Amino acid sequence: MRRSRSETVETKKRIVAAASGLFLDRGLDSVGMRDVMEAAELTAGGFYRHFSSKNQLIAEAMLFAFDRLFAMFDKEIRGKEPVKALERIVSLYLQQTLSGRDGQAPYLCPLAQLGSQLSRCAPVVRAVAIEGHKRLAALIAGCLGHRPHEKADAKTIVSVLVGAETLASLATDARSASRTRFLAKVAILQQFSNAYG
Amino acid sequence: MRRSRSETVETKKRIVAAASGLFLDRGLDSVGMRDVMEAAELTAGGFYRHFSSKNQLIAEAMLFAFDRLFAMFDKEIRGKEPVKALERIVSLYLQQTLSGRDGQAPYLCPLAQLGSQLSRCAPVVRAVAIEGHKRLAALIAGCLGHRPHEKADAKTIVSVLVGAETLASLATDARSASRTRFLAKVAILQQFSNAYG
DNA sequence: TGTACATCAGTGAACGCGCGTTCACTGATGTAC
DNA sequence: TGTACATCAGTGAACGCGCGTTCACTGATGTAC
Repeated sequence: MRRSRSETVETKKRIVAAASGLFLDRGLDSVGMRDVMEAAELTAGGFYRHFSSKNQLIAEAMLFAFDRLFAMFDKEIRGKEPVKALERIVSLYLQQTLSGRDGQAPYLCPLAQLGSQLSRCAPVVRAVAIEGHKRLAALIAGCLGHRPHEKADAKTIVSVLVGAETLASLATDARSASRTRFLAKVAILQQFSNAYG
Repeated sequence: MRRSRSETVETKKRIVAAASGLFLDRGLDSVGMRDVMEAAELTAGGFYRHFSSKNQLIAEAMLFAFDRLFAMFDKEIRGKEPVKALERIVSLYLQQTLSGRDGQAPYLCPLAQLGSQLSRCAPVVRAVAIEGHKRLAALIAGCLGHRPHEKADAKTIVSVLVGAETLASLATDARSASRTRFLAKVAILQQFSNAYG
């Protein structure tokens, strides 16, 4: 039966949020529309009232994930001086599997969780991923203040973060995973902050 | 009709090589058994004379890809002094899409091309990926010579390489992709060799 | 404000399709004597 | 070395399954007067 306009908006948000969590957790191909709709407490058929295709859902789910991640980062670094902000972001980024506190979903980054899969997605999805990459680089460049090559340095830091998190989630051994994360963190902070070295 | 023992061995190698190329190029899920067998100039049904499942093929194809990649690295750095060897490996790794010369298939690294997908694979596949990660770290540690934290430094370099290559292949703009690669290369060599800085 | 009708969010079954895998079959290879 | 038979690599059709998507239908919401 027909729903009110506000209910409809809420339903769509619920689908996107559910899809975001499932896709980041299990990958894009092994999550079906029925899984997503069930997680949003709906049945399969209603999906196409809100989205034109699975690809469009993926794009919106990735955007949702980035927005949620950056909102969390913004909140966490608000009022902090640049060096401390960088430290905080690096720590949080390299804690993705643990970062869901108080019953919230973990703050997973599409670039690390889906990385190479995103390169093979439809243009609409890829565009969101590229934008997310730019936003992450800009956020980190902001923490480096005004130094000679702050944008270049920020891009390198993003590569380390994404690479380390990807490789950490590959490890089956928890110790090896946290060592990969720890080494990345130390390498970044040693070079770009004055809190180490 | 039955084939000779040597033909059978050659056939299996052909399947693995074909699968390796297809998987690295298009991802694990969008390449079907029929695609692989067709690329190996066979029909679908014969597959299970050589492999117990698609997962087993993926594992062998990934191992093939790593072996081929490291054989190429070994050949390229043979006789070179450590610093030059590091430079060469970094350059070659960050050139994956271009590195197929003389009509050969490009030398793609599973960690960069499939990254996060490998974490969600069957244990047999994941184990091969983890082993590949270790081999890459060991190869690079060897180029760093005997310095205080050569193994830790090597692991950081691997994270940069994998992250940068993943993000570079995400870019739709060729200039942005090569900038990502270039920055990673400079960052690594500036810090770990005396050829820059 | 009340009534009549059009709209459309959501249901649940169904569609065609391609997937991984199986199977009966063919005929050359390998083995036993 | 030659013959008879068992083996098995490869074929190509078929299997069941789950996928993304479509559709007729329901009934509450929104709109027009």
